[in-house]
Amino acid sequence: MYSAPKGTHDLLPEDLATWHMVENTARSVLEAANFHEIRTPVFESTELFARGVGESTDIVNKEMYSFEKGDRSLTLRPENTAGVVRAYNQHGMDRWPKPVKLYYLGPMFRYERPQAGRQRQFHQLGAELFGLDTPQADAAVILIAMQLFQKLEIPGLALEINNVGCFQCRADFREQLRQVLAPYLGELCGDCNQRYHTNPLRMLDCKNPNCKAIYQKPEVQAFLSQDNTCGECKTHFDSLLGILESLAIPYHHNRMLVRGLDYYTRTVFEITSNHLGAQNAVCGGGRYNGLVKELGGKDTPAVGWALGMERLVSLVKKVEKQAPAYYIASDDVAAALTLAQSIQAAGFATVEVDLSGKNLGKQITQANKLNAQTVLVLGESERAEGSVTIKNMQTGEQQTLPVEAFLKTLAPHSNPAAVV
RNA sequence: GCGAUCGUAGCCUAGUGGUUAAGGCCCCUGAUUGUGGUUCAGGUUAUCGUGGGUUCGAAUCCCAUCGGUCGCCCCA
Repeated sequence: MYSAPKGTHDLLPEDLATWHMVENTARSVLEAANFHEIRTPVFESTELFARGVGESTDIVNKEMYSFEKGDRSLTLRPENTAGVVRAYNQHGMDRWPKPVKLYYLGPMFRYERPQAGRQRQFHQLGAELFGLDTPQADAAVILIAMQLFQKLEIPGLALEINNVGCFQCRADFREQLRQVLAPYLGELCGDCNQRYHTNPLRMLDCKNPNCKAIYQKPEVQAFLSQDNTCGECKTHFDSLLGILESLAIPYHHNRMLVRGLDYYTRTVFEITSNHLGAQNAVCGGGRYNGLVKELGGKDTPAVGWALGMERLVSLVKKVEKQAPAYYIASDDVAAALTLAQSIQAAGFATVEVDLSGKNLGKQITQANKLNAQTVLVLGESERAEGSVTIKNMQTGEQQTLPVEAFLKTLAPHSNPAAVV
């Protein structure tokens, strides 16, 4: 007997009822804002992620599922922004009317130790907006995520937001930060000493209590609180905060927030839930003005987010699997199948045909197990007179009507094109 | 990669060194060949995660390993 690989899960019909509701809600919210879906391959060249996500990131360093085929190295996508940017460049989307607004939904793969809210195969829904460098664009993108969460009635959410600056001022800031933290290197943990050289911004996010205490020291905090980004970045961020306020979106400016992907510039944000486990971010994103160019395209600003479907679905009220509207019980399976076709042509309804040929009592028992709302009895006498007996399973009441009359009671097809 | 914790049928649980591993749910059959839910009778499903060790004897004790869950790291 086999079981699904570590860190992967089967999604069963009872799970997918909720997933479908979440997916449909997400599509409607995104498409209402004129975002359009894009589907990119599940694997891309390894180099795309190395360059796109960043050589110094954990994702690239230890979490990628990579494999060799022929003389090329391929990788199962650990995230989808790099793939979408690759497609943006490949298909000349810089010539599309701006902004270009895309969303995606699909499985991602990261080789990590599974825990609550973390799997090796998981699903992300993401939205990306290309071609605008304005704080309004940042706000619009954040607003959409908020609207989605609101529609899904997700409780206990908080928006954490920060400004990590542009490539120019971030380099300056890094240097200054190194100077501020240099005296404490001896007391800081090994990871932080490592990060001091590779990516000092990430030090601030360290969970080690010792390190945390050091970063809370007045000298360090004083440096951090003065907003060390350049004038343009600062203006951009202040303006964004103002827009969020006017949109009545509550936020927490968390100066320690740094994202683990290298491509972010200026705005980064995370939406967390207090109903999740240790992995409490439902949604993360930010601005990535350098990525399109980095991956070989025209210099194009962009902003976006990705949310974890498993985490999101776990926060949503469960949706029950749909029960059939009609259950056809008959000793003549061919006649039952014909009636089912007539029902589906006349109106949209789920129909289950009993294929067993067992006696009527067994067939109704089966209908009851499946929670069918209505049983249609098509027995010898009904067939003889071209009628059907309609039994309401809730009340037990039943009546016999001519088949034609019964079909007229059905709601007409909402989509006539779907009628075969 | 590190740490904690748990593995008995599809699911839940009993059994804590001594026959053939017990019960509930689910599923199947019958009571019941034109009317369900209740009830009753019966049935299928477990090399007790796997491998090794201790013992006259192991689901039970020990070691290893695999898997689940949770946490660290990091992220959605």
